[in-house]
Amino acid sequence: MSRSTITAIARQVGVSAATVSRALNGAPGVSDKKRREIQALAAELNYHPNAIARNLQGQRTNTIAYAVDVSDRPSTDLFFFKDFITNLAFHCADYNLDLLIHPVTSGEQGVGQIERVLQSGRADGVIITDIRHDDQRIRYLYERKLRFVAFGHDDGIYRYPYVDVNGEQGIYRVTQHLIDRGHHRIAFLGLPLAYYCAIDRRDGYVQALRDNDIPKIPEYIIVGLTNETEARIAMEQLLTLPQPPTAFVTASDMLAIHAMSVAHSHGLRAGQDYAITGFDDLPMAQHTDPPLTSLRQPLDQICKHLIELTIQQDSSPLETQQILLEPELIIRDSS
Amino acid sequence: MSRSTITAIARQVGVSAATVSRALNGAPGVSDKKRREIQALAAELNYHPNAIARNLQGQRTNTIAYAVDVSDRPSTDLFFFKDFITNLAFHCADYNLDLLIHPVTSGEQGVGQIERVLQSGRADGVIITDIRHDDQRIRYLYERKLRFVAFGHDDGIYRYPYVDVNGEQGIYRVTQHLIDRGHHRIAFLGLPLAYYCAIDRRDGYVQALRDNDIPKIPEYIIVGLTNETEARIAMEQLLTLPQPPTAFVTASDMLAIHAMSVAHSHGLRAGQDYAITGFDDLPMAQHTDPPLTSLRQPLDQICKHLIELTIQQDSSPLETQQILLEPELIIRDSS
DNA sequence: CTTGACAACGTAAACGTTTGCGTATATGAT
DNA sequence: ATCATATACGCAAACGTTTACGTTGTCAAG
Repeated sequence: MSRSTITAIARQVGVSAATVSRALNGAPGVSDKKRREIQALAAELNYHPNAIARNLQGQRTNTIAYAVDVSDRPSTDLFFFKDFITNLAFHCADYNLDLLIHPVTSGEQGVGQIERVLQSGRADGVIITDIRHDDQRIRYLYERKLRFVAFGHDDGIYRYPYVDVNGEQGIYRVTQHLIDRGHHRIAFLGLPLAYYCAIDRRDGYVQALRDNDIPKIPEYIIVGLTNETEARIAMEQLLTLPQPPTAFVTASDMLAIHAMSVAHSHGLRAGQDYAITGFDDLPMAQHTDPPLTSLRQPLDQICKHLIELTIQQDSSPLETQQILLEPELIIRDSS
Repeated sequence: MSRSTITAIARQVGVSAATVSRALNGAPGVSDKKRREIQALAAELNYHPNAIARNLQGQRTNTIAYAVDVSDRPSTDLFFFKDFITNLAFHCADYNLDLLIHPVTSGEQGVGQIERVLQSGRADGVIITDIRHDDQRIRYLYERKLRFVAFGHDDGIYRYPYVDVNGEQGIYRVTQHLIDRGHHRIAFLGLPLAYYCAIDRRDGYVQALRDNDIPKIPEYIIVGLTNETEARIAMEQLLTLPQPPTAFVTASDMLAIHAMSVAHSHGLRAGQDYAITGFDDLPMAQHTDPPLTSLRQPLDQICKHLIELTIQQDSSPLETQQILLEPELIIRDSS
């Protein structure tokens, strides 16, 4: 029951622990005969190297942490999360890394929690998401020179490694798509502007209107939507306008789904009576009625780059550590 | 930049490392004066105890692993997952534990991966879900006497600690509910019977029919549904039967949602033309059209118990380590 | 003045690895 | 036979803690 150690093997074979270590790690300096003997015994004893001892000696943990914000439990991108974590874990496996889910509460308190996981040497680096304006976490991690990678671009003040999806370009393209379909009266349903991605996406919408000489109507732009209730209220507002929009660009599939639900209760059918688009291309986007036009996040690429950047030495130039991916426009019947 | 250690503090204060350790951990045997002095310096140097060294010495890691099956990526309970992990992480925080997401592939290979995370001493115990019939993981963990807790009951052969939700009772109640509403022709859409929970849920359905003297019609029972396509085909089959069912009990909200989609394309409306129920009570169950009757998994309780059992000494009697929770029947407009 | 108890420390071992360095033996060239 | 070289190992330190045990000093009771 007691786990077999390298010293136990050494004693049985009649060599030193150092030799066993070398034999098992394929290091030179041990004869083939002894090496085979040691390997055989290790297999027989079901030996597994103690990762903790290894980490302590090697000064690295082969573990990366993902700081999950657990303060606002039902977050907007709730549905994006599972695929994200699974995918992250998947790519970790490729690099023989462990993924540590580190729950943090937002605010000053959460900063301390992120600090702890890194300073305590439990993880080599941390991934953070949902980057906010004037993000305390960024400031802290940056100043302490701790290794972190963000999912979401930097703020221009602090420069740091990140992976991001070009939400501005994406929303621009989908807005253009609606304009090409003949829509002029296009509304925008967005996330709280405290998040950078929310600003980007709104900007993409605004820019597309401008490039097509379509006047921007303030009533058509509603941002700051965090949950279902707010989304429904916003959609209700838009539909009861004297001149309601004929198309709706939303910043997430969830917003779109709630909006469609409200429209449905007004007797309106997407794809016929109005057009609507989402963002993320969640699996469920194919199952809405009608299927939802959306922008697909290249999740596999995102996670792969996040992991790679986290374990990478930060000696390489910063530009190569800032990765911007393009979302893919998936056109379905809702538009 | 280099992390401050306990010995560095000791040197500066002019005491031994042992005293610093005692002072910082609130252990007796150090004067108040020195204790304060040490604490002050520790704060100034931004000292954080090295978790790895602590683990090595203490022979425990304060980490529990969750073995995530990454082989069948788009699994059926995909949507249940995010809430599960977040909740797990949340309760880990309460106990000052870390959560290690350990990706494993299914089959013989995955068993080895679970073995590694435990034998390497990275985690004190492991949580496994999606228990299958004749599950290799169970057999392995059981025989090696490794600490694990399952989400899903045992098989009667091996006995082990678990947390489960009474799917049989739940489905029984929801089936009874449909019968009370006047339905006789009730179909069942189920998961692959390789999973225990799938068998339980089907049995609940069968038992409810039997107790109400409603004949069991083989064509009305379709199980083994893993993805959208299969769910849609199954529903299509049921609807084109000479005597189609008037009510549908499904083993998951996702199955119900796909089924509703198919019914909709047949011009049928849930709650009016037919009744349907789900399982899990996903957040999206409220947003379907009409809102879906479902059985709520007591997620908070589930995760809390899973964590507690995992860190608990296995000296306590097994009966207290086998926890069965009741799902809550949430009746909405779909039935 | 001795003895005992107790508080306040230091010493050292232990947790399981890895690795630089030293040493003995074997191998080859001269 | 001699010397250089390579090979195969052992020794010991190091990673940063915790903790059993030993040592010193203080103080009060005898």
